[in-house]
Amino acid sequence: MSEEVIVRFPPSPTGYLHIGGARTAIFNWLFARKHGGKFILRIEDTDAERSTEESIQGIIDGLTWLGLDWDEGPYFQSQFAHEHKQVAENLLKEGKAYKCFCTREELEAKRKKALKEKRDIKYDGTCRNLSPEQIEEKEAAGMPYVVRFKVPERQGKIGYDDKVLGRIEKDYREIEDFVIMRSNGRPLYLLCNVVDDIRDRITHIIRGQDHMSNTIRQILLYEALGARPPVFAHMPLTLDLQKRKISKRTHGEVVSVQWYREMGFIPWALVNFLVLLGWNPGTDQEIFSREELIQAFSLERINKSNSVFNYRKGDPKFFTDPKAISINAHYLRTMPIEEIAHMIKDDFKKEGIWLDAYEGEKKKWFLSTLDLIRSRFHTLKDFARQGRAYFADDFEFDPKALKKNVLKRPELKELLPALASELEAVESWNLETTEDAVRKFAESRALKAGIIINGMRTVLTGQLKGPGIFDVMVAIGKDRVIARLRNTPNLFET
RNA sequence: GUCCCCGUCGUCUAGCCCGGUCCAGGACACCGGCCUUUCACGCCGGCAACAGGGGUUCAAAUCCCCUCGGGGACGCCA
Repeated sequence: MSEEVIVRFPPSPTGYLHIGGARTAIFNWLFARKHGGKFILRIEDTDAERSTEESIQGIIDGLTWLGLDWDEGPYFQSQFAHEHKQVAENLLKEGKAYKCFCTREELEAKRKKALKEKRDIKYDGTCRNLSPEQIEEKEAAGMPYVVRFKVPERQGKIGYDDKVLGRIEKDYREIEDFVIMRSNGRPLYLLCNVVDDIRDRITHIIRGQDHMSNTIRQILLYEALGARPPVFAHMPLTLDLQKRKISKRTHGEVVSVQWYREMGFIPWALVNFLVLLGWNPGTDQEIFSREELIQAFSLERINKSNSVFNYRKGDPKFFTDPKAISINAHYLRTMPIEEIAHMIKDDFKKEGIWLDAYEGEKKKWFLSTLDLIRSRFHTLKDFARQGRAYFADDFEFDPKALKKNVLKRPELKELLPALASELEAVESWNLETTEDAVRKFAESRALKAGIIINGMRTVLTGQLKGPGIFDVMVAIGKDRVIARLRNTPNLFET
């Protein structure tokens, strides 16, 4: 028996990769990696009007950024259009499908009527039993038709064993004769998807529960095509706080993978957060390395119930789900600092504070400074923003900090420059000598050290909070500390 | 309306299959405290849930039934 596992991620390129799609990709990817199988990327661009080159690239970039690698593809569904059509025509020839001449208007009217009468709105089978003569007549008259799949007339139920949901069954009589080919001759998703999955020898289909009602119909297609259906696993959906399905359209950038990149997320942190939405390892572990996650993952531990993406629009404190931020912050302060350095390089360049020396003679200083400040940051962006004063002289002062620590203490105007002069005498600039000098200075002026220390923090970094002041002094360096302290009087201007 | 799925702290969830170890565990968030002349980290502590109702049982979050609630699908979209 073959243990081969082949899964796929089949996005339709009608928008950027969003976190729901990313989560589906993650689950498939993990399953493939866990079983040494293949992960195929297939772009389902059948709906030509809505597919764009831009979103194809966006999806590929998003997956790449997340670190999800695929073994085959990207394939493009549109390239197999001929095959899809051939299959539809074969089904027609074999009597497993039929031509339906009902017009959209007729169908729409019937649907409305059924809804009004509170009946099931499935297709009534008007064209299912047309005689060859009738068909010929309608065709001769140039009437357009769609091809419908002829659901077998069988008693009882058809079903499958869902890896997440368990046994799912449906009565044959409740399945309508669904359309598999449009009147313009282009086959529909339901068919294309099955044909592609058969060709790609897909063994497991892991997708959202919103596809559940397609599954039974697709199993019918597998059967009609003489293929064995794959194993299905329908994952729970991700909803918003109002319990609506999340979508790019209604939620905007907060659900786009690209946005997390722009906001300074560590890609793996996003993967780690997303995988916990609807899955858990059965232990208390929540932070996983790539290897650990692959090892721990299983379809059996996917939840049945939908999860809520805890995001409040306009929340001043959390720009996305607080747990996502917390996981990101965790990685930020625990990852090897070299990796952090690598990830913020481009951002530093963009902010104009990158120095090549950070990878050369100043590397040690650079890494230890990043390490010093990272514990209070939430995103990679914070290094270049809140941490700017460590890497550049043109940094901004937090107005609140300035007011509280500096402006309210006019004596600092004189004190800090005086301290600067004292510091000039410090020979070897380190934690002990700087602390010693500062404390002696405070003592000599009969001042509480806290006033000096808090004032210095703001004058040196522009911030209200930060690492211990002597660490800051060492990180920023003697010359710059003295210069910034001497600049204090200017802060009282304006 | 019809069909399908689901329902444990505010959120993510453990426990449910195989009833007692659960006056329900963890994480995030929130609130205290310790540490720190700041803040964060770290550590300690707190708040907070079995949707409701009936059964079955010595015993139910766990099994059965009903109700309610939420979601999905019902396209010549994917």
